Amino acid sequence: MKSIYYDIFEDLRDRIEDGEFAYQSYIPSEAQLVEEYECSHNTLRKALSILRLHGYVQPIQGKGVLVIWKPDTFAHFVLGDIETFAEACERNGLKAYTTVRSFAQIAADSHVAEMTGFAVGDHLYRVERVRHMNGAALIYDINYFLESAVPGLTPAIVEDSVYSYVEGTIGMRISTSKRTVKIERATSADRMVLDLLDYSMVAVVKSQTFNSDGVHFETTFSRHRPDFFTFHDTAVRGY
Amino acid sequence: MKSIYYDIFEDLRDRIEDGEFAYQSYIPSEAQLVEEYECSHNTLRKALSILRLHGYVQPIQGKGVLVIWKPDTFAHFVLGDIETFAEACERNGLKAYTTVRSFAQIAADSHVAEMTGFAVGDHLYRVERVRHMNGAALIYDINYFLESAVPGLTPAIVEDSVYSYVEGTIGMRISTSKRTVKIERATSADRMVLDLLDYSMVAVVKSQTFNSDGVHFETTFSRHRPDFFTFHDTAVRGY
DNA sequence: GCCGATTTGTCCGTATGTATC
DNA sequence: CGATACATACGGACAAATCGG
Repeated sequence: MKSIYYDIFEDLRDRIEDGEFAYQSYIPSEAQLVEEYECSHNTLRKALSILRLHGYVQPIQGKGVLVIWKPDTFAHFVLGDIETFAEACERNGLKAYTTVRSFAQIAADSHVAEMTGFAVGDHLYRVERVRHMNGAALIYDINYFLESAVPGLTPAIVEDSVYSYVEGTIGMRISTSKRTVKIERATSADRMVLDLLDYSMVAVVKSQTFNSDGVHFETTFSRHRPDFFTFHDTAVRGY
Repeated sequence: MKSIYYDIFEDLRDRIEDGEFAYQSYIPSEAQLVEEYECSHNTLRKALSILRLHGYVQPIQGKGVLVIWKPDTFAHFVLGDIETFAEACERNGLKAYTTVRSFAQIAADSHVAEMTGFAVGDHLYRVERVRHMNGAALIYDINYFLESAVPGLTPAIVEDSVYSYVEGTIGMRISTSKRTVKIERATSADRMVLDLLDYSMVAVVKSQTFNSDGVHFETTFSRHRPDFFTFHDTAVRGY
């Protein structure tokens, strides 16, 4: 990011994760940090608010800004921020690859429109992909992309990374993602596509993603094998 | 809330939900809203940033602030903000009640400490409760409360509402909640306590909650029957 | 293509309120 | 009570993106 407040956020976050500021200790006061970063009061406060929203600190009026972050022990697959499949795998040190199961251009009928939130008649790419990690088929993704927002999509691109295509080549910026997690019974397609072992259910993440122009350009259903699924979230009151 | 920015946020949110500002339309410009609410542009911008974090709007530089919120069709149980069981039931129009299955004071051993994030030796209340909705046992809650932060807890209080006790009587303010969703095989306890039908798995929400003093005072494991579980989340890039 | 008006994004400085110690 | 630290609010300045003439 190019902004000062975001740089400060990242720096403070790294200093917490590196252990310079320990769990249940106070970071330097606002005045000291303003001095150190040579920025204004307001800019520093914006960085602190991001730090708080991410669950790193708890500012306490009259006392200071307390660190409430500890290194996490859990491994596996963690969602919660907007992150690509490739990024998440790399962060967890996993060998991963993607296979494309189908690729089609469709017009949304009433059923698809209802399911995805697109309008009837919208031209969409419908893509089915399977995510393999350490040799096992663990995630079955069904994507619907709005053609007008993501023109020129090809099977080769979706096998690589759609996000690096849209953010890199097209220059679109991803902004907001609304997600819903549910548990569903495994379908026969799930059983065919995934290495489900004896599991009879899957975790389904439905996500609707908007770009920085406010265009809803993607709805995805991610169907996960239960034992390999984790969803993480930080909620803050008053924001 | 007592603050101006929060009042403005709530007002704008309500105006969007009531349909005054429609999906994919622009709300009035910053200058107009500053005029209308008689506040400074910074205060208004703070309200807008909260609106954005909740997935209501997408501000677009040079154009305006676009509404990206639509009424949701899904019913059932929706999480995603910090919300009590009673609040969530009321919002969904459900008849609900809670039964207390066990209530004990314990000291955290290494196993409990590992599981909950408390320190070995911490004095805790351990509470097991079952949430019934429309006559069916759907959620099995196992709570661990830090005794020093929530003194004087009784079975009668936990049967009613712990949050109204701690926020009302004790005067504690809840601030941050870190949550993890996983899918687990149903245990024999799950089967005994819940009306599981033929489901063999449960959705488990682990949440660690901090108060406004930065004290981690609660860890809860909420075990849900799959068909009655929904978790909702809005993620925004750059925050 | 340029210019100016409009609108959001970032940053700064200051003042005042509130909680803690 | 005074000093410290965070919380809220105001007003001003300039940058960046968009749009219409």
